[in-house]
Amino acid sequence: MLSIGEFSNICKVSTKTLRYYAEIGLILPAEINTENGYRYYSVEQLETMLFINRLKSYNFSLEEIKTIIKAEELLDEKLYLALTKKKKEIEKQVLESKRSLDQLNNDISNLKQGKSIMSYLESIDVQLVEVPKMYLLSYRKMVHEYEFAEEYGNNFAKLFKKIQDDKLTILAPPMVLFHSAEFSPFGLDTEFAIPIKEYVTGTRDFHPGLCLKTVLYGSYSNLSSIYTKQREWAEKEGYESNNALYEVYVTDPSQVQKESELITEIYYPVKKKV
Amino acid sequence: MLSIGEFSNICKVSTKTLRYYAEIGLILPAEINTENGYRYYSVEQLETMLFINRLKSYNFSLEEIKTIIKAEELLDEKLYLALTKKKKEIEKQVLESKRSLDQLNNDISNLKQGKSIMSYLESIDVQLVEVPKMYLLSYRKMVHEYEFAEEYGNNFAKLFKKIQDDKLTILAPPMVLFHSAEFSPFGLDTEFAIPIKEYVTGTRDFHPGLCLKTVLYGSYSNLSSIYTKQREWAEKEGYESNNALYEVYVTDPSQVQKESELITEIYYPVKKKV
DNA sequence: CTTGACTTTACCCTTAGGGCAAGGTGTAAG
DNA sequence: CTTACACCTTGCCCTAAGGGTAAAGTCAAG
Repeated sequence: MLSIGEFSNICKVSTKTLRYYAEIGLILPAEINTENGYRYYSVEQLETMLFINRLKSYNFSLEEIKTIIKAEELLDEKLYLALTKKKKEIEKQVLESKRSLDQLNNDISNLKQGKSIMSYLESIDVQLVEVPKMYLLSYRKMVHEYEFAEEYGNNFAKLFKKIQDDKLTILAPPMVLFHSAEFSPFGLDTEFAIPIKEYVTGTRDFHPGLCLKTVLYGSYSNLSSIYTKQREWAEKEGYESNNALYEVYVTDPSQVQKESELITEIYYPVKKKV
Repeated sequence: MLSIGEFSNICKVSTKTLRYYAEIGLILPAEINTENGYRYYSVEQLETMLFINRLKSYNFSLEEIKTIIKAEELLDEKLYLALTKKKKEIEKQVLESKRSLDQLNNDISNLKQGKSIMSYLESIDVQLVEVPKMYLLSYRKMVHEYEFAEEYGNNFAKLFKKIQDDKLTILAPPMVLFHSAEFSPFGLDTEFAIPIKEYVTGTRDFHPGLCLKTVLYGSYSNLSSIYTKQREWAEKEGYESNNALYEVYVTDPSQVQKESELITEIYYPVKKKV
């Protein structure tokens, strides 16, 4: 039997951690002296501890490790699945880190040249345009962010089918209108729409009028920069929000391989302040 | 002026987060209505928020971001230093992740072949050897883990110099004895020693006698596996600890390029249980 | 028997917010 | 003008994986 200190030294795990693991039931001392409460671990538990440490190095949470260890049947199959899942997670995280590193290098070289880190904002172009009236064929519903891609696919598939069935004429790329700016438990009030030529049942008038327009090339993670620039523009020129924001998908997000090839137009309907 | 909700939607930062940031003084609303406590942010603050988000994506803590933002002089220089530091951190972390991925792949392929994840333990060889008496020239002191590499270099440099000055004869590679198994606030009671032929002033007898010996190829991160195997062996064969653990550095850690080329012998003095 | 190293429980602290509740406001529609 | 409802406020508790410290009990060696 090993005291907690010996066990700790052999596995390189602090006594504090060992007590914590006992507390959450991850690894209980093989024996606890009933008189003084001293914990004693068996030599076999050393291997368990090594196993725990290995899983921890794969970013398993203690809760996950516990369910793996306590599993009584199909241990290897479950472990295999868990490992491949973690593998994907780590790979994804490495990609993320690499993207951060790219941007970081970019920022560093900008800084070296005396440019500000936020100088990229200056290259975001905001135009004031008058958007002509059009007819939209659309579906409107509450959509959560996590299901957006799916809903995007489904709704435009339905819209395209209807257009084909009814022999309608598409006038412009698909667009999405966000009627509620707010997050709600039901998601965002989202309208998937396609401008068409004919005015038939199921279509509606759409006349945003004056809009700030910005073209976004690449990932949507830069959206907030665009919103910021449009707001700054509006503030400086004395305009204010007039209607729901909408986006036009010039490229089909589901067909584009690389994020960098995405092209999206962001429209922010405005009016002159009185 | 933007309400907290508008500000939140534009920057994609939750209102909860904004209140928290105000609480810790990271970004205070430009204006707070004194009657109802409503927070209002200025359009300029949008850029500050974008900047904060960018720094967050580089794994800066909020505390770090705060000091960067509040810095009044040499902002760019400080930012430059901070960014290059973070860059190194992220690069290191990517390397770590890649090492984990290698091991993960190894484990997965083992599992596919029906082998246990811990099967690598079986390849760790434990031998019972009788270590002959020797004379050690050594320095003994308390050493913290983080200063081990430095102390290793310094102490062996001093020892080698003494050996050269006194024209002594080295009999075996340098070794390190760990007299206290415990971590203490003063570090580990560590003895840096070199076996020499002559028995002169400053040397001492060293006779560990019966030892479990295991050779470690590669990184020290696998030490706990070796300790585990030795303990298992001792338990199974009825031996118990007899003296302080020591290690022999067959290769010089400071001269070896790749961790994988390290060779270290781990000795665990034992005696037969009565 | 004493000393010092070891162990116990108990309590508070960490990061970066999330969740929820109770209650106060703003505003647009009827 | 009222009402509904979306919005805002503060306050409190919760997270994961332990670290730090204190007060008190215990063990083993000298």
